[in-house]
Amino acid sequence: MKDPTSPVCRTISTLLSRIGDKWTVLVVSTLGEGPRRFNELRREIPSVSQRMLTLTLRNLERDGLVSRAVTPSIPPRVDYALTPLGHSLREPIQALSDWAIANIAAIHEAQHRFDAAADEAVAA
Amino acid sequence: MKDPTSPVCRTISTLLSRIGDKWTVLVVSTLGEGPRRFNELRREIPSVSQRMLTLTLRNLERDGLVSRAVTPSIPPRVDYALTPLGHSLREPIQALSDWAIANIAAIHEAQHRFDAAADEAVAA
DNA sequence: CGGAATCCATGGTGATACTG
DNA sequence: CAGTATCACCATGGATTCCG
Repeated sequence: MKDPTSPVCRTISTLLSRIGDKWTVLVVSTLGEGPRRFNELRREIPSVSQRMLTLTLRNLERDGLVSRAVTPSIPPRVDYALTPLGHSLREPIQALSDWAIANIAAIHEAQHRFDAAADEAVAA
Repeated sequence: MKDPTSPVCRTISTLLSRIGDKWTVLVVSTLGEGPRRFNELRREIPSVSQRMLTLTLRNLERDGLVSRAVTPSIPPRVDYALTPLGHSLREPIQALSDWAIANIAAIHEAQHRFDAAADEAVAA
């Protein structure tokens, strides 16, 4: 289980990388509220570039977490939504977010202590 | 809560980036079994470079998740261990790992479907 | 509207060599 | 043993432009 080359660990690692990237969680959490069109997502996540949103959605679609429905009208319309698999991911993500929120203060405090100690070391 | 510039979201995002990097989870999960010295960690995580292990441990220490105890003997000895905060992170991480393990098959299947569909599109 | 393609800057990462 | 320092590389991501 600790061998990083084992298939299980590689899969977990891949998943964590996907979770860890800047946009996946934002997209999943936004889509968690309901299906969205491409530019709706852009509006709700103003800091994401078009390129990164496209790539993020492609990856999520490839992993089977997000569905992509094209309506070939004019103008074209593309709806994204969470699949059941995507929805099921929201719980563990929520657990992680809850942990983060509960421990923001402790982490920031630790960081300040660490940085202060580092400065002190420089001064000495 | 969806504003990526809000302090809460930035903290979560930072945490997720830390979790998402290749080494943090491996280190935390290894240290979860008990304190380890620097080279013990290297041996248990063979794929990590010395540099990356150092950087990962520094970040974890700065965040207050890992403690670093130096024994200035000859040869020098440095012990790393999870702090209580670090231990508390193991639960949400475990939840995520459990999810990943439970859904490895579904994800791989989705990926193969996606790639097959992409190949088909190229062939057409 | 919903992309794809291209260019380019930045930084994360590894390999190597050196130090206390 | 436990690092630090330096370099070189390549993937990530932003900005811009073009297309169906």
